[in-house]
Amino acid sequence: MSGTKIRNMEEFAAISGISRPTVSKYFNDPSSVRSSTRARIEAALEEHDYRPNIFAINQNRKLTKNIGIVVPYLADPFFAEIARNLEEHCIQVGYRPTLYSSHGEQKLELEIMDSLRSLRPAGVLFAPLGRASNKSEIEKFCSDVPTVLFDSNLEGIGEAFVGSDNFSFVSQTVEYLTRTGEPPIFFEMKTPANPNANKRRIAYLQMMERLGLDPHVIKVDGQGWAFEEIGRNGALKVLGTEKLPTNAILCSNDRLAIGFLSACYELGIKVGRGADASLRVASNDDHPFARFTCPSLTTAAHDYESVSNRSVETLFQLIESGGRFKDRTETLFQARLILRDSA
Amino acid sequence: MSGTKIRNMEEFAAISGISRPTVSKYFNDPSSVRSSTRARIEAALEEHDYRPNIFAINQNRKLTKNIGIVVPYLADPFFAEIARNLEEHCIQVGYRPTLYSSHGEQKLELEIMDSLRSLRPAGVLFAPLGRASNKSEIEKFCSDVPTVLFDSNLEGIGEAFVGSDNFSFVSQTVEYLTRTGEPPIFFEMKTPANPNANKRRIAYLQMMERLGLDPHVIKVDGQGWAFEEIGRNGALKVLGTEKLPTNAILCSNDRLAIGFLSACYELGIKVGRGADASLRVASNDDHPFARFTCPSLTTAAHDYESVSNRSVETLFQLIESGGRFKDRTETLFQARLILRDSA
DNA sequence: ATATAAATTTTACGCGCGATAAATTTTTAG
DNA sequence: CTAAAAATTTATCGCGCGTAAAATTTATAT
Repeated sequence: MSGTKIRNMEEFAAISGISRPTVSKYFNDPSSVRSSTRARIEAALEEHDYRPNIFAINQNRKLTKNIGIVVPYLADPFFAEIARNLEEHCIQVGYRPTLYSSHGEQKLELEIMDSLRSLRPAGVLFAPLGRASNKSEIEKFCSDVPTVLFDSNLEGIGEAFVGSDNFSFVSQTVEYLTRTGEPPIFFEMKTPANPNANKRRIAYLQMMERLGLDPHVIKVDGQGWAFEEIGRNGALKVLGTEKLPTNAILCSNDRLAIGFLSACYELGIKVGRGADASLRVASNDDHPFARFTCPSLTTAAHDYESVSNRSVETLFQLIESGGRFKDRTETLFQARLILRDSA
Repeated sequence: MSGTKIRNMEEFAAISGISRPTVSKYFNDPSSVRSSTRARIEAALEEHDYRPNIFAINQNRKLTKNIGIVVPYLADPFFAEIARNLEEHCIQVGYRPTLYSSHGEQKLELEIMDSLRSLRPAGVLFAPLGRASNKSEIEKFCSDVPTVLFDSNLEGIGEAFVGSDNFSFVSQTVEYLTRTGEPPIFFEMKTPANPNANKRRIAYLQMMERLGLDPHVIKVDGQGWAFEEIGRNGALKVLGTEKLPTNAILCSNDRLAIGFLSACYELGIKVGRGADASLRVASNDDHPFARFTCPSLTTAAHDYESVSNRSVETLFQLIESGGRFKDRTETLFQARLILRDSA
């Protein structure tokens, strides 16, 4: 790079010997200019490293290159990993993602939508809180900004939904537990934060009926997103008082299971498949920490590579379609059973 | 809100009956206009919900209201919590934070700095990767953008550093372990990602010398930010082969400890303070998951309320000082020992 | 070589707001 | 009640770029 600092596109155009509008075209799409001029611009670029002012660009472009990514709870490593994945994809195709976390609070989710509106994003990848979401506000938002929902579906809202097939999670875990031992009891929060939880309970009930077995659902108290704490307290209460009808527990999700296992350990209840174990515990999600629980957690894994890939693909199709789809599509990916030591 | 959509400040000014420059002043600082005109503007604001175009603002303002927040690894809930805290503070005082994660990779950390430059932020709160950072590039960045480093110190870089006093972590855990039983062995990564790890090892050696005890440091293989995995594999190897000189382990950080405890469980090694336990394990950080390990983890907690508060305060002082401090300050907060079941 | 299409340049304007200076009005102090 | 101070209005410029229409050059085909 040479010494002279370039202030704007005008100056850069002068140096490269190309007119400013053509340089502007180049930055919006390098392949839209003749290869000879492209070469001249890129030569000048190596000499003087100039970058167009992002604010001026966004002010004038009809459609920005901004993408919003919203997750419900970033302190959950599962969402952090997905968000990272989504960010990467967006950057690769030349967009500027911005990451937001609702942190379990409706107020924050609303504020985020407010922020996003003023960013005039080309599109938004949105994993809503679920039960705590202000659905009519999200619906309004989606009618203003091209949005693909992921992870957590809000019926009819957004141009598309990409997530995991909750039935495939529960059917595999229930089938496995039943086949290899006693049928499971379903362990969940009384008022789950997330619609996936409801679908998983329904799937459990269906599976048990299909297998001709009596379902048992344990619902524990607790609100919010501190699932581990809720699972732990619930387990301490249940395991201390009730006599369980079978020796297998299926937690609605891994974070509850992490709490459940910590309670088992504290109560001296041996969990696992061995003969010395008195309880088997399985779960759903394959949380990043599921390999480090004691014992390691048998769980059904999200195909979150596919979920995030498809979410981004869908969003870019949406953007190219002008922000609207004719029909709202729902894409669900199958879970994969991961056998570890807890069941 | 009424029906008419407002396109720009001109239109809004006309409706509110105030001149545009005064409206502009209001949005930059509501207290800078007479209370009677403020009331008129706010009345109009309730009728027509207008918001100034963020891009036009940032293009023209000498100093934007953007704040960059950079953490090394967002999939670590510890950083997610801190980031949330920082974001909240920034928003409260009218700034617009944007969150970035380097995800353990130098390449990403560099790209983030690149993005941040074009955002022309008023200031940046930066927790660098540490060993994997390109220090000279970070130094360049800090000379362009007012930056406060936090969590992980790079000597002499940035206008200030706010973090935790590593000595106070280790001194408390070492003192406690020694007082209540055998002195600890220090367990860490061979090539730690973070400078805090080195300071903690040094603190351990100092404390042991001060107490007149023989230090023992176990360094396990592994690179990157998958600390749990590294701790687990290291523990499996060490516990399987070596005869430990004492029955107490002090892990450099909680994520290593999480892996260590999972290895202990798998090997059937009982961890805790009871007479039936053969090993005590303590650690540093008070990770959000430390309460759910088996057994729950005795650890020294960051005062991360204070760290995040002070980081933000320092940054705003820096911004008000025009982006430069006369002297670079380092602020360290003391740890607090949290006694749980593992030691 | 000529006609035609494609790419580029020129010219001109607009985006929405911050900033500033001078003129005017309103408020405050004496 | 008057002078000074403070706030507002008016007027105008500039920020850095996108975009569109018209004029011109260059490439492609006949």
